[in-house]
Amino acid sequence: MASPRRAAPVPRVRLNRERVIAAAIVIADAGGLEALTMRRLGDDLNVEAMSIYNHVANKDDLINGMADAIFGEIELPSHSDDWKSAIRKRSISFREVLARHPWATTVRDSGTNPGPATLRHHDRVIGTFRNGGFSVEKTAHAFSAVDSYIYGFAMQEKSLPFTTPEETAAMAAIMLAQLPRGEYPYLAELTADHVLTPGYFYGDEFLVGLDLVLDGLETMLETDQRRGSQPPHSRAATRPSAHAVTLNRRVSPDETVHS
Amino acid sequence: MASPRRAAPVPRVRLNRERVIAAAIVIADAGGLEALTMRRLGDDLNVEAMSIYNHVANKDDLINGMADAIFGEIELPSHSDDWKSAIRKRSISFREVLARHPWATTVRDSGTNPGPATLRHHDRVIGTFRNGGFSVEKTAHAFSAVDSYIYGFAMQEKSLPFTTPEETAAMAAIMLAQLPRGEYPYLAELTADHVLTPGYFYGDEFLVGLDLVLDGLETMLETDQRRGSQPPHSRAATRPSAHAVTLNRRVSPDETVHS
DNA sequence: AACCAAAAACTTACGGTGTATGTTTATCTT
DNA sequence: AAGATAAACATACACCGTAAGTTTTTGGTT
Repeated sequence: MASPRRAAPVPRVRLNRERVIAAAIVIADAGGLEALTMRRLGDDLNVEAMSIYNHVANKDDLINGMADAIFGEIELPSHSDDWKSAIRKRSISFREVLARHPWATTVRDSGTNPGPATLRHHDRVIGTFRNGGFSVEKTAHAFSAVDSYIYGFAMQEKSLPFTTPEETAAMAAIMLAQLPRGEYPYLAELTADHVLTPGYFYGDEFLVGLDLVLDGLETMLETDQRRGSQPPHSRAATRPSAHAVTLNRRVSPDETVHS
Repeated sequence: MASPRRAAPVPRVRLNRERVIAAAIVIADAGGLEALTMRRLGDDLNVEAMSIYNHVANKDDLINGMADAIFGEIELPSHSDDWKSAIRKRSISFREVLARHPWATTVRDSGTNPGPATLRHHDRVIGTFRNGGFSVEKTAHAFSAVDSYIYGFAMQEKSLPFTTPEETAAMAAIMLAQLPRGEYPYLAELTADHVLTPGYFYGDEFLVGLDLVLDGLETMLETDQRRGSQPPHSRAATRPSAHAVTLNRRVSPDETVHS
């Protein structure tokens, strides 16, 4: 268009890792990880499949990048809140993110080589517990308990064959009708008297279980503070203020509090 | 061999659904679901890949069958225990089963069309809560909280790049060394002062979180029994003894207690 | 403005996947 | 012993990730 002597320049829109990952997430959100193929991704980016490999080492690397991008979407625990409400907010955000990207629950590799967003997120969560008065060991307990619950809930929510309350009622009615008569009475009761109740929505369970866990952690913390009953091999200080990491060089935990 | 006039009879060992599913589980246990291909499964069964389709509708059906077989391995909650120890035992068993078959955590379809072992298991768990004094609604809370935790824990455990304490220490040391210096101080602290502690084993976290959830449920139950503060849309009786399911025909929950 | 290396696109090709379809063989009933 | 049925085998297809080779575009230097 601009140059009349040559054929149309056809301004090829250039690819980069971010655009690739973003497009891949759109595909996976819509059709799950199994819908994400390099050829399909190439189509969406107006590019041949192989061109993607200029920006991504392989499909695993791509999925890893997607997982890290997802972690970047989670609201970090706020420094101005107490540990409980900070963790509560980020947990709610975490669950929303996992509900938005259901495929993310099945990505295994986030533990093997986590990306920067993942590392930052974990560091902040751990820091929130430490600054809230948790010992290193109790921080590990808390971190494990909370995140196990969130991941598991997201997985269960994802595996349900319905989303909206209307779908739920319709699906539950069908499943109830298909249930062998009298063989699973408690399951039938729960379905009939709870799931089929107007306004039932499985997602509402999330906060119930989350608060169960958080209250339990609070109790654990208070017990710890009243009497200093630390298990034997915990060498860490309870308060992190002046604590130093046993690294090559000594590092104050507060060093990167302002990200 | 036996008949000299005809060629060797070659007694083809016949296939059936159980043998197919069992062999598939062996493959998936060893190499994950991605190692499970129809051709590989056929090899293991001394059969062509396509012959498997005489016993299984398609690969999804196969995986579904595998998942149901896994549920059959979980120890059912005992009727002779109180709800808390019954659920505790079956939860520990559940986790062991998921650790033995890590691929099972990612099987989505178990919610969509559950097999008989899955249904029986769920019915028993729900029944245990109901007989323990949980209302229908609180049973839903308890079921969701406990299983979310178990699933999530199994997923986290699976995604760790190490299994044994030795592997853990070695891996943690490497990851710690690779961590950008000072950028993730809390993560580094947790790794150095907890994960690298002799005898650390992530699996030990399971009971901590499980008891946190179970204690929380007990508190929830006691609160409920002291004052009858039921949320508005719960129509179920708190005690299930003489309760009947709102089905076409009335069914006593005790009807199938002896499986 | 002309050149040229480097980056990023495209093209082709290969082995592996699930499974539709058609054929052959084994087994069961009579 | 024979015919029917079930379950095996064989072939083929479309799609997958990606290795290897080729062409085009881009950006920096003259």
